[in-house]
Amino acid sequence: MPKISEAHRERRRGQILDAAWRCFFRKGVQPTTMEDIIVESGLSASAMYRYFNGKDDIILNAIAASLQGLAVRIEPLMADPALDPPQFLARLLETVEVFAARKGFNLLPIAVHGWSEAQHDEQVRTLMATAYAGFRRMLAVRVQRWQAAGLLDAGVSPEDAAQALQSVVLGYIVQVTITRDVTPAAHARAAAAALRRGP
Amino acid sequence: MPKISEAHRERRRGQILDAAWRCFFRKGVQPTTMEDIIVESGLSASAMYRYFNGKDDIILNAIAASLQGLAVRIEPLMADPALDPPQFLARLLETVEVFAARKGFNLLPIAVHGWSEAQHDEQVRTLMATAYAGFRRMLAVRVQRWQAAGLLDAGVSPEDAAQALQSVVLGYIVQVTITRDVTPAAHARAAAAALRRGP
Amino acid sequence: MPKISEAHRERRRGQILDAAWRCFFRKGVQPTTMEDIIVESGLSASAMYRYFNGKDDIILNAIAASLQGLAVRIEPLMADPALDPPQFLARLLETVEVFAARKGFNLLPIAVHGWSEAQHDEQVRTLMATAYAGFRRMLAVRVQRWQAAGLLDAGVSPEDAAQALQSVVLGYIVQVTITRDVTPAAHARAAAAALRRGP
Amino acid sequence: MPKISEAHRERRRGQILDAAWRCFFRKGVQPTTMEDIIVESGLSASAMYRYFNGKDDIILNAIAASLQGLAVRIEPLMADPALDPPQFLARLLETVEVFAARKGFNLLPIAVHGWSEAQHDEQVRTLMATAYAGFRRMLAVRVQRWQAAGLLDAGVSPEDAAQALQSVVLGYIVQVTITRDVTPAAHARAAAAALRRGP
DNA sequence: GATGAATGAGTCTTCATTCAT
DNA sequence: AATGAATGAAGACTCATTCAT
Repeated sequence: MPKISEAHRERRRGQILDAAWRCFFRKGVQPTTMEDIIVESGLSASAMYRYFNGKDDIILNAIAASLQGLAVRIEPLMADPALDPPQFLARLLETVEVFAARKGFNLLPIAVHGWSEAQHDEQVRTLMATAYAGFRRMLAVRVQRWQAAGLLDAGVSPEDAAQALQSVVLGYIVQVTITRDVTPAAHARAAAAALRRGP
Repeated sequence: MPKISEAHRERRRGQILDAAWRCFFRKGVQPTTMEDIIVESGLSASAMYRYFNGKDDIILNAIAASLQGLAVRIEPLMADPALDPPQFLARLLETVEVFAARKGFNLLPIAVHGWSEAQHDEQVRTLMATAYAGFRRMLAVRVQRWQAAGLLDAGVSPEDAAQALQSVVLGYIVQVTITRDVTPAAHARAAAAALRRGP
Repeated sequence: MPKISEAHRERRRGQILDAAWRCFFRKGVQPTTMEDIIVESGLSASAMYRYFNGKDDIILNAIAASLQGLAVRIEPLMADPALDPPQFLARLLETVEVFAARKGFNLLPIAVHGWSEAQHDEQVRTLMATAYAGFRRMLAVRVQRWQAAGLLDAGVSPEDAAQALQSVVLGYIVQVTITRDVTPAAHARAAAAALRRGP
Repeated sequence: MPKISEAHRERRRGQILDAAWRCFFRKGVQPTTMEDIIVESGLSASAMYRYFNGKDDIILNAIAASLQGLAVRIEPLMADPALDPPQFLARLLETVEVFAARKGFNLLPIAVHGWSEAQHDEQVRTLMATAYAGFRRMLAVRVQRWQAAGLLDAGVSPEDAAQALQSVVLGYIVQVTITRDVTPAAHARAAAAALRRGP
């Protein structure tokens, strides 16, 4: 009996977060009203408050859920030993894109909203900072493997390289959502060129 | 007489935009109220509407002014022929940081808010997309110079390289405002390592 | 079977009223929510409506039960022939205090809430007015006895005296719950002095 | 110019408090909604919040204003040397009644609501406790004068007597608002009888 | 007989904007 | 040219009550 209740609870929470994502995608996080989420979710006003503590709680959980989902998608990629740096970058960006593309909305603009939220919501900031630190740790390990395999200059600190790699991924997201004219392939080609020796 | 009036007008507009920046930095763009800007600027409610068409107009102009200011700072750097790629990247990121650091606030978090606004305000998006396209054009020219000087593999399209470089800069801003633990130097070291041949 | 059911019913009703008293004491009558009473009683939402018609019904019954309980306590005192007026007043106030002091709450503040409710709930008002009229009738009888015994001026109408005595008791409750610095003893001393002839 | 603005402010605040009194009288304090006060005052929702910090602030100020008004009315009576105890009591109760009777509402039920509020709002309680302590201090002085004039037994502490007198007044208010069948005259007659020696 | 999930109407409060002075 | 008082529409959130299971 508690199992059913718990499953029910999770289903409802998912239903609400899904509605929230669609709204955030359409209008942005702050401009989205509880009314928007209520209508979109098909539930009642009070139901929202049975499953979440309020708007801030929904925002926090929506962001947490997407970061969690992304981590699940990225981890196997990080462990794949077959990819050299340019291939890896291309696959990483593609994975982000595929992960973000949902039915009726896309998580990338929502990620940008999340960064904005993080500027004045310490809880959101900590959540994102923790997730991004985790990704960077995985990237650093990856860099060490490349260095061991002779695919990357061994003179650079893996942490520095991970920092720069992470910037490429995050900056890719910014360009995808603002100028909307960047591609994983172009980034991979640039990376390949950088890693080749100049004439 | 119109000259004085015009100068007065520009002074007032600057006063309001400055107040808006401080508020945006403290509370974010959407959560900032007209009342906040009124109090911060020391002007009256009606003054806001004499010098701007409303809140959206203030947001748009605040973003436009900061992008314009950044362009002015970055252009000379783009033209400096003495810098090799890693040096250039380090100087570029440092320039962005110095430009953004203001008395009482910092423009980088506000830039992040701007990206968020751009997701559902086409006017803001166009403004930013245009500015970023301009930066990227300058980067592409720069890349061509490096290729001509043999500092960079000539086999890559300058546009692709500019795309990736821009991502590094934008991603740097994301990390600076979210994880708050990245440095221009680390990015430059990573770039230098990438451009060296692996052992 | 109906007997057990009836006993069960009364136990549940008592449980709910007890929870309601604790809530009323903590938060006041109107600010107390059904949710508060549900949690405090350990019963379910529907149980509230099985045993009472709704919130108003709970309020009414909580007040009725306390007035009924007070009557049971006061009646023997009213009949006690050994007490002269100041002694009686002291004992009356003490009895009220002892009666009101419960485990975890006190009925005096709840009485004040009841007066407030009575102002716009005619059912509550009638209930209280009836109870207070009953107390006053008992007081009038008491006054007649004192007059017969020569302890009180016979020239005053027993009803008038009962009115004033009742005011003393009710005003005592007000002061106990608001200024919180009055005592039965002080009231009794004042009464004793009034009944002595001035020099 | 500031003078006009200040006068305007006070006029508006008075207008709002007056509307609040009428609503409190009709529905009670807690059941009165901001909407009620808005409609009754003829002002807009936002105007309420320009002149008061919220509902609680209106409640507090409405109570404070009535206590202040009562003090102004009672002080001259307290100073009148011509009244003996029963006369004084009668006049005191009459003064309270006359003071409380307003066009369209009566402050006595509102006083009862105030007592109820005081039970869970420490600010309200302190306000009322302070006012009542002030009244009692005046009553104690009055009692001393009567004792000096030989109208009252000198053996009683003036504070005790003031306590009891205050109870009579407050209890009178309770009975007026609940049983609605008490009169200043009856209380005065009872007091007169008490102060006469029994036969 | 009992539960607790669900609701819709309602509550307080805020905000961008305007307009009489 | 400037003010600041005023507003209406909307925002987040709560609550007494019901009903399917």
